[in-house]
Amino acid sequence: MKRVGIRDVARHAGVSMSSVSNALNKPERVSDEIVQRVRTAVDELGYVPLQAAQQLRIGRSGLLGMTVINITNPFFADLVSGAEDAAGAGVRVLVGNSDDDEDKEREYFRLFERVQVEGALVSPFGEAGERLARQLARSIPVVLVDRVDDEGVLDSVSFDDVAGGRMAAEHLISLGRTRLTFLGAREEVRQVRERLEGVRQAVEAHPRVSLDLMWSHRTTSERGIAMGARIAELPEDERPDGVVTTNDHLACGVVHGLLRAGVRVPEDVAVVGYDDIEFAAVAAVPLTSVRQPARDMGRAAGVRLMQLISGEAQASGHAIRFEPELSVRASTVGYR
Amino acid sequence: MKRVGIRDVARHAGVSMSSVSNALNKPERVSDEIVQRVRTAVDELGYVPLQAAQQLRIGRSGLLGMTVINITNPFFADLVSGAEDAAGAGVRVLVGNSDDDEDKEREYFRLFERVQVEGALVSPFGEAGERLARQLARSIPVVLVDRVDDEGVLDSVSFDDVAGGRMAAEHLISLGRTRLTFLGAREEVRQVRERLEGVRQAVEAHPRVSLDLMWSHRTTSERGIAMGARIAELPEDERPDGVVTTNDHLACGVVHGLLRAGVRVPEDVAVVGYDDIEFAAVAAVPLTSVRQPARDMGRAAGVRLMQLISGEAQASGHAIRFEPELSVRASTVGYR
DNA sequence: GGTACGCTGTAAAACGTTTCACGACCCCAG
DNA sequence: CTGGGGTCGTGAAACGTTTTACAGCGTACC
Repeated sequence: MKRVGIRDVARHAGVSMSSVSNALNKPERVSDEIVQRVRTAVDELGYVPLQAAQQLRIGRSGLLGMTVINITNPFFADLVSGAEDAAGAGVRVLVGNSDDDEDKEREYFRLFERVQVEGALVSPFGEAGERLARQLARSIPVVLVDRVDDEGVLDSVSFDDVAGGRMAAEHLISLGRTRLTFLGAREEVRQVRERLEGVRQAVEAHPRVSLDLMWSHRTTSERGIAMGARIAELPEDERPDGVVTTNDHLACGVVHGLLRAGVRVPEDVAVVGYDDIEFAAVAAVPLTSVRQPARDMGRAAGVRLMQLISGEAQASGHAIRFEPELSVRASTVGYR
Repeated sequence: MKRVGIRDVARHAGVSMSSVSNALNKPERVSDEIVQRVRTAVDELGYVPLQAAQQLRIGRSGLLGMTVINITNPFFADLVSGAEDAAGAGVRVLVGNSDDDEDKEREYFRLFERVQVEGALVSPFGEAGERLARQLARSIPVVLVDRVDDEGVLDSVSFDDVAGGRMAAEHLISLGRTRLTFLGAREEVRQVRERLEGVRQAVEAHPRVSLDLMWSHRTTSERGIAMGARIAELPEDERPDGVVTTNDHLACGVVHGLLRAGVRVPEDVAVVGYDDIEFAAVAAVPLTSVRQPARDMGRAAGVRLMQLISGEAQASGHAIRFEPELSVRASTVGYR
């Protein structure tokens, strides 16, 4: 039972290999009759052209590479989905899950070269990732996603994370909260640092408001529960009355941990999440969260990349920034 | 700026193309000196072999195909992660998100043939998907995931969904609930039908217990909220006192919808979810849910597939079944 | 001293497809 | 009747790699 190739189709349809190829790829090049004969032969034999051979000959793969930090996070899932939209028909997106791991990221970049992706959307992890991306950009077009290139050479599409952090903190301050805690994950991630920067800006603009920091290495709701419990344990005069987190998973856990310990949300402690995932709305207390239209961003990045590939645009450090929005829910303003 | 090929490496190292290939792939076949010369040449030129050409020549791709119904669902994400474990180094998993869409599924199967994946893990959608999978299996090894092959020809790894449904219903019945509602998504999905079958079995074993059905096409928490609201609107004597859902997203929404309408969970209505996702523990009311060790299952499927590929085993309709477990939480037993 | 053999390097074929260049055929105008 | 131009089909080259088969050379053994 051998693979059926273009040669078999040709024989079966009684035409040459070239005609089969033409009938399939440039039907206007051959007569209608041949197109018909070839089509039926293809159906009868179940012929599927071999990608490897096409690619070798054509030199293009019809593939876009994309790395994300954690595909399980709906934010990144939406990013991918937006990129797929932009890619359109005939172009497929090869997604690599770097999983917070620099080595995995590097390995995916190598894969991208091997399979000759025509361009890459990279959401780099840490500083090293950014360097790697710059290196990759020497051989193929690259657009940074959810990250700006400091050196101004790579194009990028990202959110204004400083604005997001500021937005969250100002919301709490406007509600009269004066003792904020920033609960961050992984300081080495730029997005986290920028959000913190935004929170700092808001706090510094209000002399009577103070800011504490807490760090959690992992960003699961389970860790959140533990952090919530830890906050609840603080003596009441050291306890924050507002918490800004960098992740809804964490925030959901925090709310839960607080409630379980008898601390009321939002009366005693108001909590703001980040990402506005589907579950934010059905959490223990529906979660106020900073929303980032991830899908739109993924699409914008994809569009820009396609422009680079087609030569319609040149990489120029061009940075597109999206503004986040705040979805206000009960975890800060209560039910009203 | 042209691509650097094996020919360039050969010239640069002063040897023949064959020697370069051998030095890289079978170092024992050539002298150490040549291996060294080639290695440095490769580094200096930054040579990366072209996958398409290798694959065309070798006939193997080092790729496993996998389709899942919805990658955003953590259950499937874990499945993939388990499969990646099993694949090990040198084998990559190409994931296709069929997104509840038969056409997309078909398209991914075509892609699998085009890129010559060496085997496929398929979590088919509906009856048609199963037929497609059987067809795919004529050309490459296939293992069904989360689904058993009725015709007993394809190997499979799955959960006992009947047991899961029964487990959920019996839990409610043992708590004294007598008016159950099964809230299902998409009757055409076998897993859903099997869970319903399990619920039926439990109900029929208890003469005083009744069962109603409700259907929701989509499985988002948003839809769940609407369904919860609808349940809450029922006159009290028609309202169920126990709800079994087929999906935690839906269940979280239902709980939320009920609470918002003033119906107490679990006092008035107890709710059981399915999948035991991360958020089940931090939902409005922590959710009792049927847990399926998805990652283990993904791994088992991957292992079986690798056996089929290596010829170590023969496809024989061999079905591995995993038993689900019940994670009991407040949505059925309250806080205690 | 000749044969056989092992070791190492290489030329060339092969993988399955697309495309280029050419040729056959037909039609119409001169 | 001939020539020019258009249409449509085809053989063969090309893509970049691996692998086969063979050649050259030195060594060991009879």
